[in-house]
Amino acid sequence: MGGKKAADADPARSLALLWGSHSKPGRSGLTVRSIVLAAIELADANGLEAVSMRQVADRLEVGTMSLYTHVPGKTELTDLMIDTAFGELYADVDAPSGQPGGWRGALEFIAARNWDLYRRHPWMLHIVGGRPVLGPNATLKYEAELRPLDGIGLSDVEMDSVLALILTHVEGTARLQANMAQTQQDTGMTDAEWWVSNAPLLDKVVDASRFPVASRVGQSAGEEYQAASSPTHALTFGLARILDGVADLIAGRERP
Amino acid sequence: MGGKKAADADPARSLALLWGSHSKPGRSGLTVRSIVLAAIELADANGLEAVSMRQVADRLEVGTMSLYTHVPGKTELTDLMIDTAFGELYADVDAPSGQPGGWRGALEFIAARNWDLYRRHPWMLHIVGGRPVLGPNATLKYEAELRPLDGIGLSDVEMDSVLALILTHVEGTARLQANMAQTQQDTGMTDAEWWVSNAPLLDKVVDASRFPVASRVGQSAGEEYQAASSPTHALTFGLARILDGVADLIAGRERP
DNA sequence: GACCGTACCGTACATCGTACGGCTCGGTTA
DNA sequence: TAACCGAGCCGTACGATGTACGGTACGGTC
Repeated sequence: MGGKKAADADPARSLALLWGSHSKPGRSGLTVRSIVLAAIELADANGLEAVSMRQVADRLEVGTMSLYTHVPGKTELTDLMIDTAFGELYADVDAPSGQPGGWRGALEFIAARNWDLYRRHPWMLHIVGGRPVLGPNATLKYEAELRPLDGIGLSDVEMDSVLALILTHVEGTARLQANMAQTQQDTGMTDAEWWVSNAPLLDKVVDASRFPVASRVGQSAGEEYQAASSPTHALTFGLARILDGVADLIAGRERP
Repeated sequence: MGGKKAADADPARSLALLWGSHSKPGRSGLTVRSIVLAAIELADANGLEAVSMRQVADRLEVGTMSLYTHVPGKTELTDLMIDTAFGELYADVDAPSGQPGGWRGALEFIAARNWDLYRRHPWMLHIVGGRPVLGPNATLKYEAELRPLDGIGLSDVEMDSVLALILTHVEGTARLQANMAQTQQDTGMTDAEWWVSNAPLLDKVVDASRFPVASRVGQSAGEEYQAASSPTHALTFGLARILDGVADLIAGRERP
């Protein structure tokens, strides 16, 4: 980097870019949209760190600096990538509300959709987003995910809190999943392989007398998952607990 | 980077480094420990991206490449940073179990301790850790945090799952907190300032007819937090729901 | 046919992790 | 004492990165 991490000093510029109408391509066919799509393809295929201005430009067969005509900088590009990816989620705004099982079914659907999104685009988890993106698709997502929580006895702030809780949980377990997959690919070693190769080493170094519970539970979990942890199990187990807790909250609101 | 992100092809090397006894300093006083401490100081003060081999070496008044005599590479260094930071948590292994309020009080204590840790060392949230660190302090932490869950009717795997759920939640909300603080510092703009400067822009672009619930709830939450979200509120609200859900699980185990 | 704004892009700079090869010591042996 | 050797230390170099800056070349309007 040249200097600081300036972030965008001008939020209006970002907003205009996010909500702005599609501009006409210039003489080399370059568009904001084409740049964003190329960046997403790169990130999907090779991970976020493969998305450099040079790589994106190469893919578009264009000079590196030409990108800066359409996009102020890389942070704005990643913002655009995120909002564009969110666009895949809800073609029908009322899809979550239409799920069977009331609010609980809807939240399970929302969790699953977000989980799938992170599976398709793991790079979304590695972007350090200062503030929320506030693009059109992010707003649509917010609307779609709030609707099934409307009118079931929660206050506005509680609706937002419940949704945030679910999304934080999904994001956390998805991050675990993505990191494990990434590492598996980098090292060329399966988690199971890693586990069996590290278990004896660990046993030698962790004595069961000093760490009785940890060694017992770690052993059980390790055998259960054939790894240090299981993201999918963490997702469903955690979601079940959270939804039970939310049910308690709603029941409390119903009978005050 | 020169080539790939090789990660550590040899896990045994990392383990030896983590559990290895302290080595004697050479003729310039350089030690694994001194390197790790310098790196942590840098990260605490200036963020994770300020931790470069050159910066660490400069702080120790030593040539850059001298670090590689003691530490195989940067990934191993960050592993060591993490395990060292974990060492701050539980001087007394039985501290969590000693909390009032049974398992629930203990879990609240654990959540708070981890939250504080991330406040002190926000860089821990930005390290992309492929696999868990498995150092001595990480193991101690695992033991200390599992003990209050032992013997209350949960299976081994359930104990691990409950703990992971709590920790994922804390990490998620702490990441939110850290990102917001970071951005606030980078842009020199308070979240409140950002909110009041973006609210009118957003109103102009998000029409309440297309996004009725989102605009209403977003407005309420924004006014409540004077920001897009409130990490501390998310922490306590989410923790309460989760603990309620865990209570349900335990109750179900008690009366089958 | 002249002009001009905009799209495009080549070069340069500071920064990164680390491979490689050389230097300089402290301690052991002949 | 002299020779030697391994380990600690480090200077240089390479290929990356984001982007500031200044230049080129083109499409559309008079």
